[in-house]
Amino acid sequence: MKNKIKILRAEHELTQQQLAEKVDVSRQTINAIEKGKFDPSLPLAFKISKLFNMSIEEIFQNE
Amino acid sequence: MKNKIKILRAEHELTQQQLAEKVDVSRQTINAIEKGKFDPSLPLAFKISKLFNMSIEEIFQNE
DNA sequence: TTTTAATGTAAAGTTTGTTTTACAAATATA
DNA sequence: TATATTTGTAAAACAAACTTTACATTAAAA
Repeated sequence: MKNKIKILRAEHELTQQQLAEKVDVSRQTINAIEKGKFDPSLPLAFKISKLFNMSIEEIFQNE
Repeated sequence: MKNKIKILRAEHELTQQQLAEKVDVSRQTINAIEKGKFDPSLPLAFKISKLFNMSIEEIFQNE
């Protein structure tokens, strides 16, 4: 699953650490998701999409 | 996290077993998600939302 | 160029999602 | 009512998400 977190993070001028804190996970989790090592849980996907004011589908693309 | 799977399943006249097969998980997984025992993974949430032609946000409500 | 901040990565451990097997309870059908 | 189908649930095992610690690399700033 692909995602636009890195781009959104850049647009909002957030470091991985800052984003991690805002959605309450570790920096490594953000890094791993950005690098496609695994997909976020649904609750985390919701937190991220709310933070950026976007739908989950706009941020995460299945396949 | 709440969801409308049971309702959607009824509308589409699908058993838990049939839905499980369509989204490629076990019946127990569907049952557990319906009963709120745990949240689906993001990939599974995508499969379910595509099956019902709805957005993830329409089916799953965070908190 | 030196120092600091940010990112990439890895291993070990915990938690959560999922499967399999199995059985009991509820609902529909004969 | 008897039988079959559907749903609820539970335990053991495994997989995926996530944490913590730790260090190396890259990029930015002094």
